[in-house]
Amino acid sequence: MSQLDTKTRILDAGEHLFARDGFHNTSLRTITSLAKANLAAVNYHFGSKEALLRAVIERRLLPLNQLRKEQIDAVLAEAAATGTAPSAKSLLRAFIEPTLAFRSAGPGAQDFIALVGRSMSEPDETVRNCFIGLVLPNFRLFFESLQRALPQLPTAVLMARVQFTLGAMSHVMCTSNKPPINISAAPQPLDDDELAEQLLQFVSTGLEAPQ
Amino acid sequence: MSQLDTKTRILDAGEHLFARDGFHNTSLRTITSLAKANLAAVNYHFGSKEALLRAVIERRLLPLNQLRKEQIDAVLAEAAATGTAPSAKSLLRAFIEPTLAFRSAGPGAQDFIALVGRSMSEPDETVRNCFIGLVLPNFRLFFESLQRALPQLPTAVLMARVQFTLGAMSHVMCTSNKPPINISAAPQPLDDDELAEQLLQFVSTGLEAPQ
DNA sequence: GATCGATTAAAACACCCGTTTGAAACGCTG
DNA sequence: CAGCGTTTCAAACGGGTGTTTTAATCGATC
Repeated sequence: MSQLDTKTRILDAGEHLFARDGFHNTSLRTITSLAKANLAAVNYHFGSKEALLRAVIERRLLPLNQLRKEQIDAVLAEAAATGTAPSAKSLLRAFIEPTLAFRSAGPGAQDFIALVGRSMSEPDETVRNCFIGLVLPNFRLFFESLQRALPQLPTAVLMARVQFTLGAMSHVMCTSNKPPINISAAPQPLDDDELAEQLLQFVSTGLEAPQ
Repeated sequence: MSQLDTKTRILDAGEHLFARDGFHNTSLRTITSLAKANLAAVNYHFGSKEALLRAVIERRLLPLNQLRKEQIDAVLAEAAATGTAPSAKSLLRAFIEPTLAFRSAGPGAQDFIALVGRSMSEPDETVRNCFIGLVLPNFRLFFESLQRALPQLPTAVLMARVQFTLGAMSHVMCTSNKPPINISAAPQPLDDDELAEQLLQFVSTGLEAPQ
């Protein structure tokens, strides 16, 4: 890690600590000491603690958003080509899979996913506004595509079901790097891919449920 | 509020502020000033800030847990009486409905529900451990009942699906008192009862999805 | 009405926070 | 090698934190 430049080391440390302890629970002193940098380096390179958070989120979220957009566009294009409505499940896959697959994109990516997962219900506006602002255009595209896939659902109902979907998804995202609640002597928990497939099955069935 | 004793006023203020701003974002000075009490009163009556949090959670969660247990037991008893397996949907209703209905149990209850909803993915162990410790026995009963309702599902799969259910549920709980993300010009969002019914429909369909 | 435990009150404690400052060290270009 | 913009560094700033202390006030009991 020490051959990377200071800015990157701080981003990595911030990503890890923000994800593990939350934004307000993480001090600049903890970040800079993990990054082996001077305390003032954060304000020098980023301007403030909040700007560092924005940089941490943007670094990963912009590429992730683009990937999601490409996948959704591909689903829409194929539907248009065959003259049919896109299926809800394929849209969900386009939205969910890049996110969960992202976790194996390298060290720190899993931390980042946990950070994003929690951002959705963050009480603090610092984190939530930053996150929502970045993800909203992407999300709007997702929602409007879903409306075309499920035209029989009233908008308000679809919105509620999408909210449930996001809840299930974010919960998986932010608990995937934590020890699970030991509710039962499960022989063996599912691995990441199986979990993603189960999530997809769960939410697509729920989304298409009869009213 | 001012005719209540100091201890109760502090509990109410803590509940409101912990729910709105999070545990670490809320200072004892803010709590005591809202409660019209002296700063030292928290440490006098509760011992510490963390002990206050525990008291806030316990005050509502213990009765809620008992209510949930009664409802689940009733479902199990009726199933036993008719010699059939309990249905997943009725178990879900027994678990979910008391929680959401709790929001109309009085002022502050809605704040509390948001606090609980966020506790499940709380990065800080202070809040999470306190919450998990209290809810775990109740949750175990719920899970084992579900296993009897859906014996064909492997334990690991059921666990994953229950995790999704909790995610959807907690997301509803902690966003129900926030302005919704404006994804679309929805004519009119669902009211609380409709939302609860939609949630129940969504998760019970997902839980019973084919593998 | 005096006494004594329970409660409230104001003040101080020691510590951690994000940010700023000003000087030192570095790395490049001329 | 001199000069200069960039980066690092130690130190301090002002302010907020949870907690503790000490004294004052209250209320019931004798």
